[in-house]
Amino acid sequence: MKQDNILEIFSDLGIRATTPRILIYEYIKLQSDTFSLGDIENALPDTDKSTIFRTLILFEEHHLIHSMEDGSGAMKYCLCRNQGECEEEEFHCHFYCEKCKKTYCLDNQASTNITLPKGFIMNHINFIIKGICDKCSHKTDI
Amino acid sequence: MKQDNILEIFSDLGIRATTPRILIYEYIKLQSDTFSLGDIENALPDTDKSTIFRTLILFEEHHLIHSMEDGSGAMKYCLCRNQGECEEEEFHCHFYCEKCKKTYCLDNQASTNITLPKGFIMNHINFIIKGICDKCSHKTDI
DNA sequence: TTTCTTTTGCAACCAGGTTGCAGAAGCGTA
DNA sequence: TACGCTTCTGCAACCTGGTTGCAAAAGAAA
Repeated sequence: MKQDNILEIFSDLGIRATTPRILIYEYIKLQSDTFSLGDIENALPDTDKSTIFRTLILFEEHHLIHSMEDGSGAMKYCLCRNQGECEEEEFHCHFYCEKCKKTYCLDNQASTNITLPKGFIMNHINFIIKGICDKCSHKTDI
Repeated sequence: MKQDNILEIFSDLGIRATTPRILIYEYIKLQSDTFSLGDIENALPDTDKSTIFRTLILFEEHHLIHSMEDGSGAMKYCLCRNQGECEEEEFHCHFYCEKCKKTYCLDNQASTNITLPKGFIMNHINFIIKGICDKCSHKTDI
């Protein structure tokens, strides 16, 4: 897999290639960091919110994207690097900048050793570090 | 400090001891795990939502409680063990049970080694592990 | 082209959070 | 106890993000 052709990716996963889905996937592919439903709404004003909402659910079910909560109030998403082959949820660590409100993916930046109490079963991890990002910390104006 | 008397705690912090605040703090003190604004609303039907909201902000500003997002859609809170003396946000790890929707505080259960990229400044950590809690994992009915 | 299934867009709704404001409550002083 | 000022509360209204029902549109198969 790992192909760049949107139509191939969709057909491999058995997803119908409709206009909104293609537009949304094209948008997603351009994002280097995370994005929200609202971001897509702004980028694609002719596509309905509920369509975007259902498309994001579809993409996540097919492991094309991951979702996470960063505490901004809006669910954030990011492209899965393993296009549809990511069975196990990756250990995703994210950084939320409290100044520019951007959420970055930090892969392999945090090593964590978790010992859960007896009887607790781990399914997913939602790990958000909050602070100021490099771009914002370099600015002199507070 | 570390007193149990609500009036003393409030006066030490310079917080006016009003009826809603006392009721809310009494409720909070009884909780062994986390709670939401909605939980307090249900427990105190005669107290207005906005009053609870503003009281929670007040309590958090005075470090009586901590807040965290567990992805349930509602902000969760828990009592600070150091009653008003917790300047630095503790490293709080929480466990969200996807079955009973309860969020547990897991103190000292996870050791984390974080190496942030250059220029990134950490202020807070929001670390949620999702899965099934001990009570729910022991139940035979799925 | 016809028929059936899937998807979309609209509208409406919901929950949680948030705000403005008038009246109530608290508190110091007389 | 009454007065006057400040703070707090309750109500109502609003906002944002998420979610759903449903009729119309689009896609796929025959």
